[in-house]
Amino acid sequence: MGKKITSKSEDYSQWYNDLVLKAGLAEHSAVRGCMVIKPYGFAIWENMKAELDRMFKETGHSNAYFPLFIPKSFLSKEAAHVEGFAKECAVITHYRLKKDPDGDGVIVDPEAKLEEELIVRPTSETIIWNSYRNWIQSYRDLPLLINQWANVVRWEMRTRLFLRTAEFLWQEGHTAHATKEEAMEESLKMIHVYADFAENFMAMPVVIGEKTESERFAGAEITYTIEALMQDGKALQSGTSHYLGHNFAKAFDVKFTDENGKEEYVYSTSWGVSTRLVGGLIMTHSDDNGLVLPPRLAPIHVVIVPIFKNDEQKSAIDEYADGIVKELKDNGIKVKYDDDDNKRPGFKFAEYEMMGVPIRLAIGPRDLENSNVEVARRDTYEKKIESRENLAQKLNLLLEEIQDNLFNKAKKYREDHTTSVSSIDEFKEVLEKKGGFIEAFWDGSNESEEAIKTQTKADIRCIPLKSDNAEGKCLISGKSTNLKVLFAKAY
RNA sequence: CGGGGUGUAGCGCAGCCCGGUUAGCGCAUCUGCUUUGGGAGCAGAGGGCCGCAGGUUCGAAUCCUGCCACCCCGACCA
Repeated sequence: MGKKITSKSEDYSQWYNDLVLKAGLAEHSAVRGCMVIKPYGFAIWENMKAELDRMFKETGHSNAYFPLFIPKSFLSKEAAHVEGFAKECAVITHYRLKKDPDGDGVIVDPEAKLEEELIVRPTSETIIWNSYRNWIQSYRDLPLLINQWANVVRWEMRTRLFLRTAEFLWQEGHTAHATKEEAMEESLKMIHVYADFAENFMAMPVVIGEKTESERFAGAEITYTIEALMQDGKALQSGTSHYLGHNFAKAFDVKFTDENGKEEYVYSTSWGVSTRLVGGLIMTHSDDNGLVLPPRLAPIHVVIVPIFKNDEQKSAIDEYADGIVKELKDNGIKVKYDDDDNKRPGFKFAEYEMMGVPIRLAIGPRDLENSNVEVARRDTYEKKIESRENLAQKLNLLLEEIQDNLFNKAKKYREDHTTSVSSIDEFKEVLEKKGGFIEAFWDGSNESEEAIKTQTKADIRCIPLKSDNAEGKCLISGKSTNLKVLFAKAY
């Protein structure tokens, strides 16, 4: 592991890249736009996944798996949907290679052309709804609440590790309901599940809101979003949930017979979060010394570093540490004892700071003598000597405190970087000097939205669900409106 | 996909402009000894298709052409 990463203040993008690489989260692969998620980064994703999966099941959903490939014709069944994804689809045209007759390599066998091309899924609505047609006949089959964990491909022009890669991992929920009310409730419920996860596990405060028409998912009637503010003042769309109305039911002819024997189209929703969340996690808490992880998602909660001068001391510390490791494990703390003699303590301190381990214990001869340990927090760098008594209990409390502190710090940052403005000049000034979220009134028109976007490069992140319904004047048109929306530059 | 930059040992770089012995340096690695409370010291050793493919030349890391990848800035997106 290298020594230093670029400082945030010097170059935020570079800081982010350095951090992802140096902390061993991910690296670039041989394939353009695709990343290799390394074990430490994947462990964080697995922790996210485990918790989200639990939350989905608690809200009545089951997992299933649908194919990676989608017949081209499926994608074109829903007009808005095709248009939205057409520009970034990978297409399979052939199914066989053969030896290059003119060389050593292989070439695509021109004889093995597919009759109908297959699309690598950018999202799975179409292939799933094609199955749902057969699954749903009666109101007794509803609601149908399915989630899938999968990879998807969106051929992006410009990629960034975790934040935007050509292939990414995500979950996509796809539900079918008998009534509009129920489907709308489901889409709202799931955006709240995401918000709950973001705030309570990632310690990343989010604003729940609705997307404007122009920012809506291709094929949705309503798109809800959770928006988080990163440390550089830019917003990150971190999860979305869509009310799809009848759009996919009609496109795939999915009808059910209701209690009265009448045939009706079903109402649907879809919702997803991706490995982008890992990027959000990094950019919410980390600093110039590396990653800072909230305990609830950290692969390692506590690392123990022994400090010794000779074998005799080492074995005494080993014994002392073994007792601590056992006690912590028994109390649900994920602990690592790093007794690697090739690295000196200072090196390890820096290394685990880079990796964002929330708590570090150092144990040396002095601690042994007094039955103490040195406890260092990653989030505040605070160090203190604690007695060995009830250590697991103390550390569990400390982990909770760190979790809370990270959330509160991030929330304060967001509050400090959310500014209300009443004129376009003020808007531009705030955006340039301070960044962050900007609250302002909007008349609801496409033109005004566009105008602000072209003038400022910031766009409407969402119309927050929590609103005071106050009246004000649109920044652009000056018309009276009660739409107070959140603007920001976005990732 | 447009503009700019980069690619030489696992990592970070020098060398390239002005072609010419055996391609260097720092970190990391290996061996040994000494060390260990914030990124250790000394001694020795190993490690290179100079991004890939063509071309020019007696001779290419160096010059020319094409390609690939990555980074930054734009347009598009979760």
